[in-house]
Amino acid sequence: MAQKRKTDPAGVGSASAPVTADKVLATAMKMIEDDGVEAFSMRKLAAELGVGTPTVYWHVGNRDELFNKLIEEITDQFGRIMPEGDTPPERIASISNTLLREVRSRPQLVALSSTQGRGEAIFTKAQAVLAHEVTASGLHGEDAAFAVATILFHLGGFIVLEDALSPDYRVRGAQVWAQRDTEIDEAMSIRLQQQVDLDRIFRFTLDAILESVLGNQKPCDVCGA
Amino acid sequence: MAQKRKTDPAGVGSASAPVTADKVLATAMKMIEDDGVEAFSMRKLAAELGVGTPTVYWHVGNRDELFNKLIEEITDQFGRIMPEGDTPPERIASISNTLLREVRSRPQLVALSSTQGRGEAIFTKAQAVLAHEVTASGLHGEDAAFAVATILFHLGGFIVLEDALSPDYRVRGAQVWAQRDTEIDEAMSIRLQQQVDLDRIFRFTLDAILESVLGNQKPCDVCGA
DNA sequence: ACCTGAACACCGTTCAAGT
DNA sequence: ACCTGAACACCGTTCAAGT
Repeated sequence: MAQKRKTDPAGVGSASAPVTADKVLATAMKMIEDDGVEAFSMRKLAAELGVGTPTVYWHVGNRDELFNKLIEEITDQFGRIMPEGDTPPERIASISNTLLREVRSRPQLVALSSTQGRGEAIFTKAQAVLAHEVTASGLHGEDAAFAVATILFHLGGFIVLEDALSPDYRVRGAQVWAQRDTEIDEAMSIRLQQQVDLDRIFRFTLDAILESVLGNQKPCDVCGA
Repeated sequence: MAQKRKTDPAGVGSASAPVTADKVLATAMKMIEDDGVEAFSMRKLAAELGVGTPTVYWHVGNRDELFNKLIEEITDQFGRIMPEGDTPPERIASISNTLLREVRSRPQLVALSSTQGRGEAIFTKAQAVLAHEVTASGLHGEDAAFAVATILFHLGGFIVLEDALSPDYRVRGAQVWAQRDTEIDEAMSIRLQQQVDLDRIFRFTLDAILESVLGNQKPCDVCGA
């Protein structure tokens, strides 16, 4: 964004910069991190690199290919997830929370994979670790696979929706509150129109899934069994 | 798409078509239904209507305003949801399933509200009905509001993620299956690489939420309480 | 009040041509 | 192998001008 000079865009003092595919990807990534996906264009990228537009195409292909490469790069950069906790539910929750944190620290990934129709890119990295942990909890075969898929979908759905929410909704809560006729108490109505505690919803749903999917690993509340 | 003639684009036999705001919205909606949001452009819309591009702007404002109007129009068209079933969980599940079906029958809405950053538009129509039903189940105040938000987020997250998934993932399942070292049984691995049963995941998670949120309305499995 | 031609400032992508 | 100028076929948006 800042520099427009044609020569030496990297700040390297040497001769005319040798543009590589990696350089192109890195620059594109930085531009998207700074100004978002919508502001990005192939022409701006070329300008930032100090080369003609066709050069970009020569190195990384077209827009779609470039974006897909970026998605892979980001998911690869995700750390090896180390589950913490003693019980399987704790360890699985730990995986989910870690990935949620990592994805949130790279908001571009969500926007990127949404525009590319590759929403599953968000949770691919958690799959293997999760599968391992689910197996350790005593599930096998189809049951285990279903448990993994359910947890991943909760994670992915939450992330994508959170990204898609309007800023208005995030700070103001549910605005459209039709049908005054139905008997809803005041406290509830007020709460609904306030800011939503996204993290609490995430953890609560995850707990509900885990309790349901891992069977009765927890004692029954009523009978104390 | 088909007709390109400048006069009488509506097929009405009378004089030069009187373009109204409603007419513009309807035509835009049809174009998006037929060819998707990505293929849509203000210029194509004008051409389809048989008018100059500025005319479209005069009637419905710019692209963003047009899209937001379309989102509101679609959500308004959602039928009044009539919950079915005898118990609160059944009735709440009925609401969720109905809305999921209605949203799926209008895939443009999801794409539209995603591009506009208005993801909550997907579930706004279900809010009131859901709040009523949750209240009927015995929850009040903050608890009830939290339950509503949790159910809505599950619904919205699922829909947005489903829309964002790559066709590849939908038919082939989890491709990237790293870390062969971890002990995962064969049956599980095979299952994970097959097509995911989205609807089953949706229902299962919803049930888990309901069970957790509505308290012990169901007998305990172990002790039979 | 409603509509137009023409322009401005952008896009993604390709192609022949250069070194 | 790497890079360019120039073009093609698009965009969204606006503005002065018409009726």
